[in-house]
Amino acid sequence: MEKTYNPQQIEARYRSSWEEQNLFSSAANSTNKNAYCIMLPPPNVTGSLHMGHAFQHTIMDVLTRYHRAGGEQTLWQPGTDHAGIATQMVVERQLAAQNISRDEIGREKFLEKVWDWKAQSGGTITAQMRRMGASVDWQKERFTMDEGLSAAVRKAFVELHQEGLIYRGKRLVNWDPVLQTAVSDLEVTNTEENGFMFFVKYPFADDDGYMKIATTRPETILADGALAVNPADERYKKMVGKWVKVPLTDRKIPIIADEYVDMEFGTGCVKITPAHDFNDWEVGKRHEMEIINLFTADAKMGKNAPNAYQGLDRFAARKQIIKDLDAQGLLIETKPHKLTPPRGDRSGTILEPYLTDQWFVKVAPLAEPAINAVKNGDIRFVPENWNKTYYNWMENIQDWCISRQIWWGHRIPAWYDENGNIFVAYSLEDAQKQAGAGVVLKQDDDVLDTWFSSALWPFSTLGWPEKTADLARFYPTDVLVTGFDIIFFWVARMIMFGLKFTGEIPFKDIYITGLIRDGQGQKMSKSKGNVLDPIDLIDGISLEDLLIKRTGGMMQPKMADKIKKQTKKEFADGIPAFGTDALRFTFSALASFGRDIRFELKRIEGYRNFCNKLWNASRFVLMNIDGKIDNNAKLSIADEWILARLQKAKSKVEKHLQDYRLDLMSQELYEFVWSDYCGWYLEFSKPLLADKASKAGTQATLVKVLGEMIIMLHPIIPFITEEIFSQCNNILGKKSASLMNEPYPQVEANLATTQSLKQINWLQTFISSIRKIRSDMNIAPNKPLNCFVQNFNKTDEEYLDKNANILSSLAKMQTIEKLGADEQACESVTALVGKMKILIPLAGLIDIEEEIKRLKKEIDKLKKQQTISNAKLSNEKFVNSAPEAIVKAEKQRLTTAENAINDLSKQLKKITKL
RNA sequence: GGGCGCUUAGCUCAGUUGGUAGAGCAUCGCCCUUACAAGGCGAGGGUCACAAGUUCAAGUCUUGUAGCGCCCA
Repeated sequence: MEKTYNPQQIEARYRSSWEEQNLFSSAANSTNKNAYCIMLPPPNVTGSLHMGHAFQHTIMDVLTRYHRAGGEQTLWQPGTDHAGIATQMVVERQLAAQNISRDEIGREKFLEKVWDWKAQSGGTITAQMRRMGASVDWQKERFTMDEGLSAAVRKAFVELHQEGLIYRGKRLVNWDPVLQTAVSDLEVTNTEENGFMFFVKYPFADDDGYMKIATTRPETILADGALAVNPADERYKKMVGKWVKVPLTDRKIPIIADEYVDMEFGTGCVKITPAHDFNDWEVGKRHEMEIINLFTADAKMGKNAPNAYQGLDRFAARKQIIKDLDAQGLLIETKPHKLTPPRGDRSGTILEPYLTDQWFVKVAPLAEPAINAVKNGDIRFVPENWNKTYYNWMENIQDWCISRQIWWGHRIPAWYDENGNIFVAYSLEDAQKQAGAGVVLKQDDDVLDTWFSSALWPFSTLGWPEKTADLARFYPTDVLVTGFDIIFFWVARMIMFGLKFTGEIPFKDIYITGLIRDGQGQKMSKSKGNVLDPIDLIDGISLEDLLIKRTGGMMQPKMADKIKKQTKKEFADGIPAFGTDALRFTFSALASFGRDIRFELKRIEGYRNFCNKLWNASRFVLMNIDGKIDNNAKLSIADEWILARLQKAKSKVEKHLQDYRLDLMSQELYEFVWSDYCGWYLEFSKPLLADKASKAGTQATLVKVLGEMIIMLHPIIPFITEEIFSQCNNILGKKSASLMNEPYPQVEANLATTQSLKQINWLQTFISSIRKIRSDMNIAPNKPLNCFVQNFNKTDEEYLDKNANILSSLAKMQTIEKLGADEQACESVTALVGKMKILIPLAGLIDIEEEIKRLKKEIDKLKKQQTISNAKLSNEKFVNSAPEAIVKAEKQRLTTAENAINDLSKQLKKITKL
């Protein structure tokens, strides 16, 4: 083995070979009674893997590999979705660069272009997943627009329609004037922005005077249906029923009273514009107002606007209208005002409430069983609190607008005849049957929301609506691993559709992960220029390339400058290559239940070092095995101890995995490997290997523990463990082609003993106190020392005799001589192991002042402990009401402290006299 | 306005059913000791945001306050 761990070489070796050997196949372990299944949340087919994906994929892979190693038939189902709007936008932009619009080339040609784009860029995510070592069953890869999944979509649509759960209606929807499609409520973002509040006069129609209203959208004045005041508002009681002139038009509208109006807001009198505001729409319906739709689909003033404004963009129209109001003396004042305009999460433009024909899912009847599934515990959120968020949304759920006025997606399976009759069917043939022969049918132009097909993902990928073997075996799936940002978009809808169409829950657990942020706690985003590409952490990247990557295609050069500065500061030397395993270990170690997870380079560096540690430990083992391993060799106390410690590690890892606490799992393994195995056991093993009596047992133990360790680590760091396995194959006595075929180690109760613990503890205390003395006294760590022991009991004596070689090796003790209780020691430095005193003769090498200081400090510490314990034990209530074990432990602590104070004080007195 | 979180060492975070506050990184010493300097040994560092309550005992449970964040309307 090489001296330093080299991830590049190792990973290259297994990346393709695992897949070629079909090791990720879900066909394996088919006779096991358990099947385990995770559905990969399908990423955008033309997208690329970001840190959040890499994080969640790591978690899913750890779970998958663990269960596979446990012998279960395991399917991690991969695939991608077609991301309707996002993908269409990309292709449209490409065409726009050539001055072509999609309308020019037509639907069919355009879709060809999108498929081309998918073919061209669609492999990015899957290639990145392969680099991450994701052990998905690639043979089962699916795409939401595959024929099978499309059939599932049609089936779902038709069935819901037949039951009246899908309907078509003319309603106000969130309209994106840039993309020119409706979007669902969830695709709207609301953030506070600076704007203005305009105060406008509406003159009375047949009276002097006017009403003063406040509005943030003066351009919609032209479509006002009424002015409204609160019925309880004394100021306006007399005005209700009067009529006012709508500024800039010839129209007159009434003043009405409606509870909806907030007396405190603005002037307490608001304009009602039913076609352009969701609240006003409701008010308008209550009062049977005229509904005037001002805008065209791209939010320009349309034919219902006065001639002067027609054709103006909504923002230009606003400016003009303010100007005109002002000119007519109708604009009273303009005040700065904070408002939250609804923006489309894709286009970023301000959305318009817009009156159109759309398809909706009637959600309430589907939501009820979905709520119950969580309430009755069939489905469990992890961490649990997320169920509140889920209930909160589900209990106030609105109908879901599922039609999109775009071309890329599942076309709505509805046909219209010339009279506008609707025929919903699986195919044109079916529709024709319904309509009757000879009737000319035209299919709905719209496509479905991408989430509609994603909501079917857990079962459509397994073959639904066919009754397939996979569906029977793997559904319901075991756990869904995803972020909280798509609980509403996706998770809730999968539960609703799963229950509806399969009669079963789609998954038992929902593990909601935190969100990966940058080192400053900022959300990673392209526009902020703080994104990290997981692949760059694996392969490394120079500062120059990183700068190009982060600022490439930037619209605003100013932003680019800022990003460059920031990047140069944070990654002055670029990013070194850490390798996949280090990245995966980092993700796993970060997977606590917090909402936000900060990703720092220091962290991945630490885990890269961990890999190196593991690598070198294996090297050590390899170097110290010469012949055959004797599995029946006599074990030393150190062997027993590490084996016992291993059992504890195994059971902890198992528990943490069950709880989805990958952070604790990682920490346990990190500690076990670094501290217990490398820090202590390998050091113990050195003298033990040199001794014929203990050599064989030590070799067997070194190998056994290493072998189990790498299996346990394999789900997190598959590459390095596989490589160690292959290098150690001989000494491990294994014939398997891959570590993946090795059975996961079970806790061996007979090894989980505690007898060794006391002795090893004793040794560790001995060694640590000598090391501390060396450090405090400035004695070189490798300078051999002689010492005396005094006050020892039978056990101490036994331990001393048995472990002379270990003490010599780890504490560099040359001689240890026993001193009778009454014998006078020469001037020495003292340490205590229990009651036994270790004395290291000063013999000129030790500074007496230093030793006095050291003893005083030690005594001080103990005295503090003594005070605390005394206070507790003299409290009658404590002694009476605390559990016996606690009181006993406290007494023990006190005795130990008092003894030590006693001993050390004596020593201090003695030394001070010198 | 409603809901959900967060506040623990310089930084990033763990902290089980209440029982002496932990880790990594950073810092400071000393060591290139034959697995590993991507390392070893040792050390320092905390009024657990604040206040009150329950309890023999509170980082942990209850209530309130402050600051920060997210989601929904």
